[in-house]
Amino acid sequence: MPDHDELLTIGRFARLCRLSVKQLRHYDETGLLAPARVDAATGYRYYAPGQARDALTIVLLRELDLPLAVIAATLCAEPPDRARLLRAERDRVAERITRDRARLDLLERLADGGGLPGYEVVRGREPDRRLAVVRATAGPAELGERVGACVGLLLAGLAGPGGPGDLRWSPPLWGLFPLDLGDGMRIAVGAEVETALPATEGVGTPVGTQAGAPEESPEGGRLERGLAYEVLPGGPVVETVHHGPYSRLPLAYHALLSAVHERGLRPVPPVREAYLVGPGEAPDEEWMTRLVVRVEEDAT
Amino acid sequence: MPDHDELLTIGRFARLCRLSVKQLRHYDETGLLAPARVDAATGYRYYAPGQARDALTIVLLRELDLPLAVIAATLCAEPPDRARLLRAERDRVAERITRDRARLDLLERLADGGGLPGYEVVRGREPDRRLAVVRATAGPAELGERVGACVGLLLAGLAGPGGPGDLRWSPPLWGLFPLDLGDGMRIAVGAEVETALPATEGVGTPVGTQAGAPEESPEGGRLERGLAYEVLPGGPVVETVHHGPYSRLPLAYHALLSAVHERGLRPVPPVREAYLVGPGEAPDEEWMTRLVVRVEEDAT
DNA sequence: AGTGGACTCTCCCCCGGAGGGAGGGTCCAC
DNA sequence: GTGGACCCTCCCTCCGGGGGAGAGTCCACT
Repeated sequence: MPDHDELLTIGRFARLCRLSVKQLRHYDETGLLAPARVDAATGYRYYAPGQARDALTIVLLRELDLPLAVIAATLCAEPPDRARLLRAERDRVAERITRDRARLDLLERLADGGGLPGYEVVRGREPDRRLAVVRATAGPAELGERVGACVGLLLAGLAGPGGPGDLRWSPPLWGLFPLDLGDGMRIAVGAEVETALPATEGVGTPVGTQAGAPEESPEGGRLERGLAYEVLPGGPVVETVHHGPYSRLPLAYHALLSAVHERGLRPVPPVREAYLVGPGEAPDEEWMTRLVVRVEEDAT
Repeated sequence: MPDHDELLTIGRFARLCRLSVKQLRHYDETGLLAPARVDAATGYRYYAPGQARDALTIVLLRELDLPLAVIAATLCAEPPDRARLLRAERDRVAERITRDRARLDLLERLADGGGLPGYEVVRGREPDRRLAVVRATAGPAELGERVGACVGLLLAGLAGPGGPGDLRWSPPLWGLFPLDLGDGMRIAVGAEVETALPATEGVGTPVGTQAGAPEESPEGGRLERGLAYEVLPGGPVVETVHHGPYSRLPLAYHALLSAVHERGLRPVPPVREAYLVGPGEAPDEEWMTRLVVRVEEDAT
């Protein structure tokens, strides 16, 4: 019989399992894979050949980029829980692929263009706009999905029984975003409402008044719940038009905000996107998006 | 005129550029973006509005997941160098997408199957095999590409003027991989040669003798350069057949090596893959790959 | 002129998943 | 009994930050 119960030193076990000695020690320290026996006197770790199965599973799951903590949970979880964990990881990888594809597109442009493509950035003045607004919060990963949900709710709300049947809304759709898109992003999508609303409809908190300190805004208990009617204040703005898929929007924002700062202007959140030509209307290379950022009134 | 030369505190500048104070301090420490002025007495950092342009570029490039070091290089590089840097990053992202797609596929299987799919693992005995071999080294990312290059060189070599015109080679193609696929991977692809070679052709270094200690093998100065004629030694083996695309091969390796270890056997590098049905012959779900690992002779 | 609150400073520890190396102990075959 | 391979612990490094402690600063309002 082959030596089934012979214990292996860490080096030999590492070679068998395609792991490094450092990794095995690390897995021991973190409780992921403890040696079968540890010599109390010398501290030497000895592994049983049967442990290779767990070690190989760890190798497999690490190749799939699972965090060690998740691997640990997976190893000792029952099948239904295990499947749930694996699905969560699958979703994480799928999200990263989505983001990487957008990155790839942008990098392609930057590398081939040799620099930032030119955007014509112009100053202008926006009127106050009455908007029907649906709000949501989203991290960078779920942004697209959440915006889509908002648009759906918005159109349903405008058309449905709770909606103001006597209002007409006219394209384009607007998207409102806080300036600090980095984290804890809050998004709102609004369709411009052409008709004036009766004052009793409630004008809500004008979005503009939250602009200076959006962090303290009354955190929208209405997340994706229903419509609110708000007035988006007008004033001096800087704007540009982006042509192409949304994955390249960061380039446009870079150009727009660079221009704002270079002219010594102070942007006022939220940033506004107007979807002039969007999904379903044309191939994505022909989409057009107007980006508008309001700036503080020039004191001069 | 707007206040062009008014200096901004770190907090205000951070909000303008969608960065955190922590990040700005970090960028200062690493020399990526130093404040326009640092008060010598208090240590307060003050930024000029004009620095927002660089800061925004950093934000943009960080969204594209570029390492800070690369961003630093990009900021001060000339356009041609910049394009080169960006293309390298693009390739990196493209590689990650490729790997993530394979991961996604595997995770899908694992999650849906609720566990590892079953592989029939059998013991057997392989004869010595004469192979014409092309070698290459590759990291995990370039593996597929390098193997493809090897196959191309191999077929060209067998058919071309330098090749042994009087030799016939028969499918399937073999791939030889060291057991420790972790890093600094060396790979070899070989076609089995049917006819006996005249001794003067040179039998080269038999792969088998390198197996025990592949690290010290004469590091193949012939990387992707030309053919070598080698004898892959036979002996007792454990093998299984994998059905489907190569992205799911890790599952098969996991099953195969688990079985090897559970039976108390010692694998002997290299691991061998025989491509029974491969790309170009059928849709990838119908590919078949035989995985063979030689084990030490049973001393019993 | 004082005061309170917002802002900023440095310093240290934390994350994950390791790798590198120093300095010293252990095992085993020859 | 000895050399060399192997193993131990401990600490530092990477990347791109986040969190918090404790102390100092700035500014607007009284």
